[in-house]
Amino acid sequence: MAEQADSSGQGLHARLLDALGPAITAGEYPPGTVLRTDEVAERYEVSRTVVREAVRVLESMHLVESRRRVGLTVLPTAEWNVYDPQVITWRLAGADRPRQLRSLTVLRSAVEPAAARLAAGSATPQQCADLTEHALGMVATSRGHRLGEYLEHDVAFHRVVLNSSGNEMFARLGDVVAAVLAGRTRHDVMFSDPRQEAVTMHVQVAEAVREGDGERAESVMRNITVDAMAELDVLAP
Amino acid sequence: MAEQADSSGQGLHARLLDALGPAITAGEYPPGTVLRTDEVAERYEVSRTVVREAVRVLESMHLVESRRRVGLTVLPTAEWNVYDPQVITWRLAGADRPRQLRSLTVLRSAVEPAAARLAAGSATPQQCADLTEHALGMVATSRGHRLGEYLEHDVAFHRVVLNSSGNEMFARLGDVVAAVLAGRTRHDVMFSDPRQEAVTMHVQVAEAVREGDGERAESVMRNITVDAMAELDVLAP
DNA sequence: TGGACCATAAAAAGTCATACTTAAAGCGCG
DNA sequence: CGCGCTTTAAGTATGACTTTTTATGGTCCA
Repeated sequence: MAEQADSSGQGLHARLLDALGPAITAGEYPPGTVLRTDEVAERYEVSRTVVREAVRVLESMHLVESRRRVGLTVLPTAEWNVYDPQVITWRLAGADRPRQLRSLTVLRSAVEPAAARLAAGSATPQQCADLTEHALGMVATSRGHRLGEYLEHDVAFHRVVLNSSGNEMFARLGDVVAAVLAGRTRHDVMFSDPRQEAVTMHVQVAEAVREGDGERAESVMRNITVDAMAELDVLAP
Repeated sequence: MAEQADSSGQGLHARLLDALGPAITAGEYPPGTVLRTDEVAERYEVSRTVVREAVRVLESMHLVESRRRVGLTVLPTAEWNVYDPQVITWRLAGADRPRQLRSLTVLRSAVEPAAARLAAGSATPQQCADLTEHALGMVATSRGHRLGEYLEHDVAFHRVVLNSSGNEMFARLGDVVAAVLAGRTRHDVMFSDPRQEAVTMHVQVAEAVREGDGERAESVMRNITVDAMAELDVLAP
C-alpha cells in the first residue's frame, strides 16, 4: 500500500501548514499580502505558538518573510523553493497544476536520460533485476485497463533508474517523477491502454542498463521523455 | 556586492538553526541520534520555544523527525531535502564538500544543456544582450589573473541561461550553479587563467542563443559541462 | 514455569496563556 | 529636512497542562 504522504501530518502546526501552504501557493494570498500572527491565530483558532512554528517553516520555504513591526509578507513566486516536495504537492493540488506539470516534465526530460546513462555504468545486479521486473510488469499490465497496476510499475521503474544513477540529486527526484506520472493518469481518466511503443522502450532501457550500454539507455530514455512531453501537449492547453 | 546569503539570519531560532543544521549535515549527530528538546535548549542556552521553531524547520527539511515520548531522531541522509538551498550551503561548508560538489556538477551537466536549448527558443532580446555582455566580459577578464571578475561574469552568464529557459525549475538552480562555480575557484587558488577554449565556448553559446539555434546552444553547453566535470576530476580525488 | 496480553505509569513532545523584550516603521516636533 | 519618540507587532521566556506512546509489570492461561 502507498504511504500516507507527508502532508496532513499530525499536530496543529502541520494542519495549519496544510491550510496556509496551499492557500499561498494557490495565490489566495497573493505576493505582497501581509498577515499578522494574531490574526492568523484567531482565524484558525490556534495559539500563537502554533502559528509561529508554521510560519518558521513557510519562511524556510521562502513562501513568506517575517519582519518585525510589519508582519508576514507573502513573497513573489520567483523566491519560492520550488523543489520542496511539500511545495510541489501543494502546487500540484492547486490551480496552476498544468503549468506545474509542464515544468516538472521538462525537468524530467533533462534529468532522466542523464540518469539512465549513469545507471548503465553503476547499477547493481539487484537494481538491474528490479528494472527488468518492473519493465515486464508494465508489459503484463499494459492491456486490459489495468492502469493502476501499470502505474505502479511505471513509477517503480523510474525510481530504480534514478536511484541506480548513484547521484543523490537525481535519486531525490523520484518523488517528483512519481507525482508527475500519478498526475497524468489521475487527472483525466485514460480510457485507452498505454501505447505499446512506450512500454517497449521501458524494456529497452532495462536491457541497455543491464548490458552497460549507457549511450543506448540515455537515447531510449530520451525518447520516453519526448513521449511524455508530447502526451502533455495533447492533454493540456 | 554579493548578498549576505540567507544563513546567519537574525533571531535566535535562525542562529540555532545555523548551529544544528551544519552539525547534522556534517554527521556530527549521525542518523539515528536522538536529541531531546530540553537538552538542546539547555546546551544552546535558549528557550524551548526557540528550539521548537528550529526543529520544525529541520523537520521540514527532513533532517530530523520529532516523535512523542521519543525525541528528535536524526534521519538518514537518503531522506534529506538535498535541494533545499540552506541544506546545500551547509553541506558545501562541511566535510563531504567534494562529494557534494560532484553531485551538483552532475546535475548541472544534465540541466544546463537542456536549459541552453530552451533559451535559444525563448530568450528575450534583453537576455540575449546580457548573455553577450557577460560572455565578452569573460573574454576580457580571462587573462591577467582577474579571476574575481571572471567568476562574476561566469556566474551571471549561467544564471541568464537558466532564467532564459523559461522553466522555473531550471531558473531556481541559478544559486546552485553559482555555488559550484564559486566553490571551484575559492577552493584551491587557481593560479592559471581560465582555458581560452572554455571562454570561447561561452561566446558560442551566446551566439547560438541569439540566433535561435537550440541544437548548437545545447551542444556547446554540453561541452562546457563536460569540461567542468573533467576539471573536477583533476582537482578532486 | 513460561509466555502472551492487558492495564497502568512515566516520559517527552505538543499546546496554550501570559508577561516581557526588542526592533523598526511612522509620525510629529523642532 | 531630519531627528527622536511612540507605538506596533514580532521575538523570547516560562510555567502549567494535555496527549501520545513506550515500557513496565503483573496477571491469567496454557
